[in-house]
Amino acid sequence: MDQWYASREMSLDWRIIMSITIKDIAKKLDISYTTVSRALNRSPKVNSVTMEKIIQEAKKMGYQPNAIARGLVKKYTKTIGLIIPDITKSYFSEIARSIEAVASKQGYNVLLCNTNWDKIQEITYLQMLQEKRVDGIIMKSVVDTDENLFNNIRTPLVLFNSRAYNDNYNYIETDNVRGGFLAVKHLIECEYKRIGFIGGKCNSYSNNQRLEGYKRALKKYNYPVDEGIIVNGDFNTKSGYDIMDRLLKLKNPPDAIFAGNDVIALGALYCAQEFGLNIPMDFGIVGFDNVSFAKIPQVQLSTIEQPKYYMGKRAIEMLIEEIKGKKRAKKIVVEPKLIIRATTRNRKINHGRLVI
Amino acid sequence: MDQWYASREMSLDWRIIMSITIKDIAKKLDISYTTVSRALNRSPKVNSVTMEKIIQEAKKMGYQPNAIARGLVKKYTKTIGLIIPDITKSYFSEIARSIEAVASKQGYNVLLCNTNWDKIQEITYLQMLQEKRVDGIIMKSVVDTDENLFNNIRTPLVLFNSRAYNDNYNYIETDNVRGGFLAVKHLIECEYKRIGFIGGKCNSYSNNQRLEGYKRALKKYNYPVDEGIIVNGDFNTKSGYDIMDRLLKLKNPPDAIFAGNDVIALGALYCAQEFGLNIPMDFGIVGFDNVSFAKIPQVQLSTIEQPKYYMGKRAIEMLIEEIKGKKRAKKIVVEPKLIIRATTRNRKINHGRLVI
DNA sequence: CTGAAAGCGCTAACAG
DNA sequence: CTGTTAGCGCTTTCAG
Repeated sequence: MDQWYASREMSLDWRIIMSITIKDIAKKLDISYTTVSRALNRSPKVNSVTMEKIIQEAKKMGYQPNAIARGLVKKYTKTIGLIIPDITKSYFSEIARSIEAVASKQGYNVLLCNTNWDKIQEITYLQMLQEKRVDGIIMKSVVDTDENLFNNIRTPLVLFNSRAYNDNYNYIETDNVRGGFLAVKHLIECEYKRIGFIGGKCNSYSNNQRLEGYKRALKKYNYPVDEGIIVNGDFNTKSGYDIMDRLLKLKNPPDAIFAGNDVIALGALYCAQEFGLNIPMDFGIVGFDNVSFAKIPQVQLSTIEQPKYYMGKRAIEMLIEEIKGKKRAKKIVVEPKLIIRATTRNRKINHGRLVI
Repeated sequence: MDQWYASREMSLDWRIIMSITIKDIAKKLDISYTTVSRALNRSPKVNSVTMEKIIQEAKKMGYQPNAIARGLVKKYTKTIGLIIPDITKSYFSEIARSIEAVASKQGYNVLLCNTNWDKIQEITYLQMLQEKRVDGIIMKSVVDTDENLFNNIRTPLVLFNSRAYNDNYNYIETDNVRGGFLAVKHLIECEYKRIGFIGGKCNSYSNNQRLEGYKRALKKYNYPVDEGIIVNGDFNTKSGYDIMDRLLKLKNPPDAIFAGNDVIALGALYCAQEFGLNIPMDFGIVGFDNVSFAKIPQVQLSTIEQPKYYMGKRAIEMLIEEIKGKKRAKKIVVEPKLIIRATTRNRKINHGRLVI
């Protein structure tokens, strides 16, 4: 021990460069480093006078506790991993912000992992996160099937809006069927007569759930379900534009559409505008997600909002709960909400009222 | 030692729950755990047959190296911290994506810290990151002055677009003066005759740099600088809208404006549209940043692009360089780029060509 | 209330 | 090529 202290003092510069440890401050105060550790952790068992002295000295010396060392013994890192496809999309960044906010409030940091929709990346990240011993993982998986790509996860996990779960994991998702239903119900209440659906990929789980909601609403209100105006494509604006173009050229075109998401809706909206249609009088559009651009004055898209802030909050809360208690397999389904803006009737355009 | 192994076998369940270590696999194979460590690190000094055997056994037992333990001895964590004000803004999320992409390619993970424009949060994060012993930090500071809030950072650091640096730290920023100059030069070339400026906060460094660029361009092309059509407000759409409204009601209103950023430009654009002005024929607008909504078909805003992907990439490269080599205080100024869309003349609207 | 000692899981000399 | 030993910086029994 003494030998150790000696070596420690060989170089003073060294002390400036490397961070100082509890042993350094113990030496300085000539007490055991155990006591220093206890004082710094505000243990009630240590004399309040020495505690104060230690804390002051630590501050003076610029001591910064080493969370790595602590983690090694306490077996936690106070960090969680967040795996998402694309932080650039407002849908994910809003959830990420919410997760990060409540996580940090609880003393957790979040490791951001952007898979870029790549399955291999996702697996790589899962591996890295576990090696780094994160206390838990929240992820939106790229895989949208029942494949079990991650059976060997030993870490608390919550999946969101991912089909790729089995009952061992927590998950949270919005009720997409309900969302589709609300969208179409609104369109019907606005008295549109022929409502089409422009979807994204036909093998997307959430897309199909939304379509299911669409059909249920039509049936409920005795509208016919016409497969001729239900068409899937891709989750992008171009696809929305192209499909809309096709639909509007039909002999019997729709007078409203429900789009699989806002990005698609944006393309459809633009196409309708180019056709010279008066939105919302001639034609109604509702999207899904309520992404950031949906509210800008030039767009003002009516849409179905996923409560992203709430979802992120609940996801991290679930996770922390599991980290602490080790109870698994909770499921949360959250309610989507209709947001009426300027692309559906019954609502004047939002002149001058800017909300961005 | 043997005693230790014995305790290890007391419970088999335990092994399933806790992660297995190199000692476990050493015991299983009846060799020293040092050799296991070496084999797992592909040390050339270990016999290739035993190496293979060890690797197989490790895989079979589902061994996952403990990065925490390794970090404690190797003194690095292979993680970096990213401190930004708001991940929800496309400007930051795009930079974040780029940083994360190249970081992960180099074996680093990134801890996301969202300050929400709060100075206190920023300091708290700086502290947490250092306690977690990140290998380096990239940050966009909230503080936009010369205050030295972080003189006690012992970690490699690169600041981006932050005024709050001193010469001890790396930083990277876009040339805002140049950007402002390019914007106004373009407006002049489009033959607008009276060009105003709608800025954000008047104490913002980047805002003032952009204004400076604006003035330089006017002077260079012999346009008068009229303080009556230079007005600062706030960095939001509402402010852009309101100021534009005021400007258009002037007896001698501008016929074009350069906005301090895209969000402001968006409000100004909307206002001009409500005034019934034909954009871009009657009135020209150019923004700054090229955020995500600038390119949507309903907006198509001409703007000055900050090369966000490039900036993120360079930032993380600089950081890793410093982590490895310990050379400090590099400065990078990157060139902004004019993006011509539909809010300035000399360009037909992008009918049918969607790029989102 | 305080200290000595063990050990978290791993790497790194230093001997063989 | 392989094993022994000594830590990384901290927390945690277990004795005083």
